[in-house]
Amino acid sequence: MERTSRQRSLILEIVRNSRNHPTAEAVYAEARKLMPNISLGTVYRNLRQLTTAGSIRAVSFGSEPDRFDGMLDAHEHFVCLTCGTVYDIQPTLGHPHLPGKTVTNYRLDYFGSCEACTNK
Amino acid sequence: MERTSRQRSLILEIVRNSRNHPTAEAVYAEARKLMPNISLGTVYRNLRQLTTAGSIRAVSFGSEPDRFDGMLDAHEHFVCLTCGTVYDIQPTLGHPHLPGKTVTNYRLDYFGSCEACTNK
DNA sequence: CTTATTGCAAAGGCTTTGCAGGATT
DNA sequence: AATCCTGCAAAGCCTTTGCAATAAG
Repeated sequence: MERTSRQRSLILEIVRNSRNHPTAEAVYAEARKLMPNISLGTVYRNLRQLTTAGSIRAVSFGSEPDRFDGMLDAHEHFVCLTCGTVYDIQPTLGHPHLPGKTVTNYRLDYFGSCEACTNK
Repeated sequence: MERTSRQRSLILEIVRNSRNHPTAEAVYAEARKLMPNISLGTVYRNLRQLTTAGSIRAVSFGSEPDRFDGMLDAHEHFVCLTCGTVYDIQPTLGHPHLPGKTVTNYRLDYFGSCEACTNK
């Protein structure tokens, strides 16, 4: 089964404490500050493993590199098209129903301009 | 400026007539039936060009290869997690408002099981 | 004629993987 | 002791790009 490792714990902590929805590369950069020998492959392996295990979530917007999210409660995203920040949003949609289909979950992303960028 | 070419018109037609939200590879396979010498690079170039021009749209689910969509009216998607089919859905969400943010558009994907797959 | 577009192949970005050594239970 | 995990480097997948030749306006 699964074993814990210093690397895996560190990666999990980084994703959890991050509000940036970081990419693998960003997690790697952060991890190297505390563990300079950690390899990029290990970061990818663990992000994948943690995602499969359900400890974090993978989100991707358009065709940019995958981002990771330590926030597990149901939530939506708002992407500012000016500064690129991804904000977590409280669920605005109830439990969805579609005729003839069984909906188990959904994903809702809003796009636009955030407060800071609008006031410029 | 832009010039039309037999390749570009064919690619546009394929995406428009397709209900599968095809990948570049799928468009390429289809295009080769009518134009056996067309190259994959040309398919990618034109899909990108048509997307930028607003003639088609790029959609991507998770980290699979990009898919393309010739349906330009506002709509949402339902992805069947069993058979992988992507269905177009009439908009269920009105014009969204979020406090402090300017929302210009949104993307809503439902996930679950389609009618055919549920009845198995 | 001018220059956007093509086919081809090579290169690029992001991610996964094989391996031998090291770490965890 | 058994085996999961790591670092490293090579490979993989999807996509883009440089080039000389071709085709569109």
